Formats: sequence, structure tokens, C-alpha cells
Amino acid sequence: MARILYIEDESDIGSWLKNDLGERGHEVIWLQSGEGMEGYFSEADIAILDVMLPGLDGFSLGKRIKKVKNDMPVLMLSARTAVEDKLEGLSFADDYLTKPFQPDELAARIEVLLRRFQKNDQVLDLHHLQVHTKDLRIIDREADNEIQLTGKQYQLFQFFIRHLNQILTKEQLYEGVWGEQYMEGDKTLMVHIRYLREKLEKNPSRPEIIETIRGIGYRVKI
Amino acid sequence: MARILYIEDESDIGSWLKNDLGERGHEVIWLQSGEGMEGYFSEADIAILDVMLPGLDGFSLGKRIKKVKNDMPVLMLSARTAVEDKLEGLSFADDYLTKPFQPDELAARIEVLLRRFQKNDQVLDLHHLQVHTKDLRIIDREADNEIQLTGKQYQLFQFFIRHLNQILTKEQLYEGVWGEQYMEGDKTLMVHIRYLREKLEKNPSRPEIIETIRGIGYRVKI
DNA sequence: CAGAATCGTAAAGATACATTAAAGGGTGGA
DNA sequence: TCCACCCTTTAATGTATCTTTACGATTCTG
Repeated sequence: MARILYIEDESDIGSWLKNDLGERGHEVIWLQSGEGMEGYFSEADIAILDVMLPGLDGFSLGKRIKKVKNDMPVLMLSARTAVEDKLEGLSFADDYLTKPFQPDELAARIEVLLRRFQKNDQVLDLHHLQVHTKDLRIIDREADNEIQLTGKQYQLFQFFIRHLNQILTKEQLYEGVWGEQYMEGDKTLMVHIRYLREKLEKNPSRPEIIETIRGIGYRVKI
Repeated sequence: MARILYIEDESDIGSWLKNDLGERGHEVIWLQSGEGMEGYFSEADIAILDVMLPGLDGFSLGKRIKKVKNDMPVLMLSARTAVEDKLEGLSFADDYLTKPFQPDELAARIEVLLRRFQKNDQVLDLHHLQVHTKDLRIIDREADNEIQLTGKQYQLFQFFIRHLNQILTKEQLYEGVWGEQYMEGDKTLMVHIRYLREKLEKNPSRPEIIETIRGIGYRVKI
């Protein structure tokens, strides 16, 4: 079904899970530490990381995965005791599970994550644009050329695509893209919306793709 | 499944692995030293080398293989103690594993390596260049001569070809080619991009083949 | 309809990033 | 051993991008 990169140092639970997931039809690559992990990035569909690991801990590994390959779902496993882990864990991870857990539950969460990230290789039609969500290539079907975005524009548009059809507040957008507190009245975001519209919209002053929800924020919908 | 050239001086672990891999359907050629290795180059799909060997050590053997036949995947095995080996090891090797390890893990890594190196002999047309993906020969169709690259240039270009059309971050590129952590602000990668452009592009300052995605990285697309 | 609030736009300034050349250090080959 | 070549580092320069600012346009509300 899916290729799972599973990093877990404990041999007993590791081989157990590898087996269980294998029986469910997944292909499991089980490593006992994060070393050499990189080689498997391109191969895996999802990463499952134990928080407690010798050497680099699971958090660092997870953050690293997200940095190098943001479109890979990451699920963290942690011991029930370390409650405060959850908070830090959730900030980058896409899901987490506390030990002990039922293998059924893990399998279910994997399904959900895969489905959620399976917009991976989707091709969206947004009016006159064609958006390849995997590498976020944007093609103008009418002009038949690819649209190039700058870094911020790319991040911003990606955020919209990840939250398709949702109304996003300016706070959410700013904090999601810039990673810092949104200051009331800051126009930076608006200017970048404008830049995006300049590149994406047929008529930037009559936007069809990025609509503005007055008083709240913006939305991109199909 | 695959033909494995396995060089390991210790008899017990050697015969054990030969058996294990054999049971998994691989054809294993096990040598106790690097002597006579050359004869098996054309036969093998992948090489697995122990670092500690009498006579020529595994590193030298590996480098030698890479020099003669760069498109052969090389996996290094090393004792857990020699931590600093790992760094040197990774610079040419395609993967490595520290002893002791699970045979499952070795088998998994072999699978991945084989898949990764399973290049079909495609011929790509990149503007005025013709690229043979199997051996990465690059021919300038207009000047009608082959373009020679140095080691790093070769690795870098190979990485682009393996990830055609993808936007690659500087991190991905640096870590993919150099095998070590990318330091924010390091210019080494950029300089090598320049070298590549000097050899590949008609006008290196107006690059067509390696485009730069400002703030993110670079891309080679068809 | 007037006023207020919110959003859009253009342009200038600041910053971060990319390019380029050149020099030093390392490495392997002759 | 020396030489040649390649890799890395550094620094100066140039340029795209981001942010800020000021003002204009639009929408909402009473």
C-alpha cells in the first residue's frame, strides 16, 4: 500500500510493528537510528518516528524531514509519560500517538495521513491555471507557460493550496508563512497577495483565484 | 533478484550474510579480499564492502569501484566504533550500515539502492544538449562534442537529472551531493553551479538549463 | 449618503540573496 | 617530488525580492 520509513531503536517493538504493518500490505523500511535516513526520503511515502532515540532524537529528525521534504507526512510516537512532548511534537508533526497503542489505531492514522497528503500528485484546475501540487508547478493553460513564483510567493501559495477552500485569516496566513506574530495593520501580507495576484490572475484587480473575505482574510477555492 | 559483489574477510559473518541474502533471492559473489574484484564488476549490480579489510581497505576499494563504474551502487559496512569512518565513508558511498545490523535492514537498503540506480538508458534533450542518463554522457549537439565534467560537477548534475523538473532546495542539493549538513550561507554549492553552467550553458550568465529559483534553490527541467 | 473601516496599489528604500572572479589549499598522477 | 587540476573559500558587486510607506479605492454601516 505505502512505503513507510520507520525509525525505532527498540528491537522488539520495531520488529513487531514492521511485521504488523507489513501484513497490512505496507512496505516498511525500519531503521534503528536516524543515520542514513536521508537515503530513503525519496523512497518513502510517510515517516514514523519514535521520540526517544539514541543520538539525534525524533524531534530533530522530524524537523529535518519537514525541512528537506515538507510534503512528507510525519507521525511521531512517544511514551505516555512525556506529556509536554505532545505540544512541541505537534508543532511540526502531522500526527502523533502515545505508547502503548493498538496497531489498528496506528494503521488507521496512517491511512488518514496518506489520504490527507495524497494531494501530493494531484493536479488541480483553478480557472485558467493548472496546479501540480507535488512540486507546486503552476501552468497557465491559456498562455501555455509556467508561472514562476519567488520564495515568499511560493510559500504563501502553498499555504493556500494546503488549505484549499478554507477561509484563512490574515493571522493564520502570516503566522503560517512568516512564522511570527502578525501585527495588526501590517500590510506586508497584502502586498504579497497583490504580487501573487499579479502573477496568477487574468485581471489582478478582479481576482478570481484568491478571493478576499473582507474583515477576515483570503481564500483559494476550487 | 540481484547480483551482489560482497567483500568481507571474516568468514563467519561472510557466510552468514551470503546465505541470508541468497535466501532472499539474490546471487551473492563473496570475496574475502579486494583482489580479483575487477573481474566481477561487469557481473554485479551492487557492491557491499566491509571497511576493515586486510590489504586494501574498503574505502580504497569503494573509491576504485566508483571511479571505474560510477553507476554501480556501493554500500559500506563498518564497525559501530569507528564513528568518524561514517563521514569519510559517505562521501563516495551510496549508503552505509554500522555493525551489528539486522539482515532485514541490509536487505531493505539493498532494495532501495537498486531501485535508485535502476536507470533506464534514456536520452534526454535539454536545449542544445543531449544527455544519456545511463552513463550521464553529455553531448553538445551543436558543437558536436562531448562535455567532460569533474567529480563534483558530475555528482551535482546527476542529482539534477535524478530529480528532473523538481525544484531542489540548496539543502537538498548540498546534502544530496556532499552528504553532509548544509551550512546556511555556504557558497560552495553556488560556485559549483557556476562551474556547471560554464560548461553546459551557451551563455552562463543567461542560464537556460539550470535555472535558479531565488530564495529556494535550483532546477533543471525539460 | 456620509463617514469609517478595510482593502488595494504604486513606488521607494532596505535587505537578502545570487553572481562572479580570484586566490589558496588539497589531492592524486606523472 | 612537483605539477596540474579540482575543490573550497572569500570578498566585491550586482540584482531580485521583501518591506515599508503613503495614498487611493472600495465596501460597509448607520
